[in-house]
Amino acid sequence: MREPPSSAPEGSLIDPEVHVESFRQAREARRLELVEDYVELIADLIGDGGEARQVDIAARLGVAQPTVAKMLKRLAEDGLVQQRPYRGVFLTAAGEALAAQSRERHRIVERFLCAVGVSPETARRDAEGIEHHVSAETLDAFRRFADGHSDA
Amino acid sequence: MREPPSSAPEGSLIDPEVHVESFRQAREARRLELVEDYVELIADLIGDGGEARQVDIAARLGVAQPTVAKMLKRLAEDGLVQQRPYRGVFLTAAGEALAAQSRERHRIVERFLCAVGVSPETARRDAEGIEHHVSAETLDAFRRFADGHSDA
DNA sequence: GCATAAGTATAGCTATTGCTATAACTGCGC
DNA sequence: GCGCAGTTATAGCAATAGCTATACTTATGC
Ligand SMILES: [Mn+2]
Ligand SMILES: [Mn+2]
Ligand SMILES: [Mn+2]
Ligand SMILES: [Mn+2]
Repeated sequence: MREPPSSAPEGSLIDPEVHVESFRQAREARRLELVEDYVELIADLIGDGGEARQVDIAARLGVAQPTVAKMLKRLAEDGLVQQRPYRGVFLTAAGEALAAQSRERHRIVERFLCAVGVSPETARRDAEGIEHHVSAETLDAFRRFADGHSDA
Repeated sequence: MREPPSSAPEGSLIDPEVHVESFRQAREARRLELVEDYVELIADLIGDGGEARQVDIAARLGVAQPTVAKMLKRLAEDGLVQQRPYRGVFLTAAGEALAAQSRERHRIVERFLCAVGVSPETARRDAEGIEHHVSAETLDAFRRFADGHSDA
């Protein structure tokens, strides 16, 4: 930490200021993961059955219902959902927009993994985590690749 | 939640028991992210300068030094590192093993992203988050693809 | 219309991951 | 050998994300 950038050529380490950017980006993505998964799931549940209820969200996410209740409160505070007490939860315009974007990115990542030779089951599972860390540039590359490798 | 698997064909939703597996896997990966990043970084710092000091770890991760101190205590409890007070931190055999595995996976993911057309800078940044969600099967696919697309 | 089941809300707990402020220690320079 | 800069340790706080237990509300069957 006390030498100019070009004096220690021994290891595999890059410049600290550059290195830290990657970790910051990953932390920011991790911070948004849950929110993205929630609005995407809520949109899917509403599209599937007309309503998104806490118990169904909890069952799909694999968490307890009070955990969902608390998160929905936060999403409501953030203006992404609107909940009517003892009725379901609905997406605001902002929530719809984030859900659409998240769903599209999710779909592209999963399709790309399949295109590169991963089995559908593994692609489904890995995509659930990978999606949140895929930047716009990488998403473009994934889309191009998948498009070029579909038999349509 | 009260109907047999094949009765509501309207939406894009898969079986809840299948769906939940993806979310559980992503949560588990998220739980291990920090640990993997720490041991990998510690291994790199030791390889580069012979020692891993809290201030350097903190600077690379972009967090405060007490945050690193607390995490190192946890890693020591978990048997991954050994710290000597006011000296640096060192990896145990278990820590070395996890570091080697994490670094290799990280390297493959980054190389793969480049091979698929992502710029080196974006590949570096996205790989920092993506790596933790890549299963063994997907890693194999990435490795195969990158090997087939290197000009060596 | 009432009992009961299903769903939701709330309280209170824990663990994790971050922070700032400050104290304590080590190693060097002189 | 002492002082001081650098490093590490510790205390205390906050936000997030999970849990169980329990109370409350709604919907449904009869
Ligand atoms: Mn998703
Ligand atoms: Mn996801
Ligand atoms: Mn890594
Ligand atoms: Mn990482």
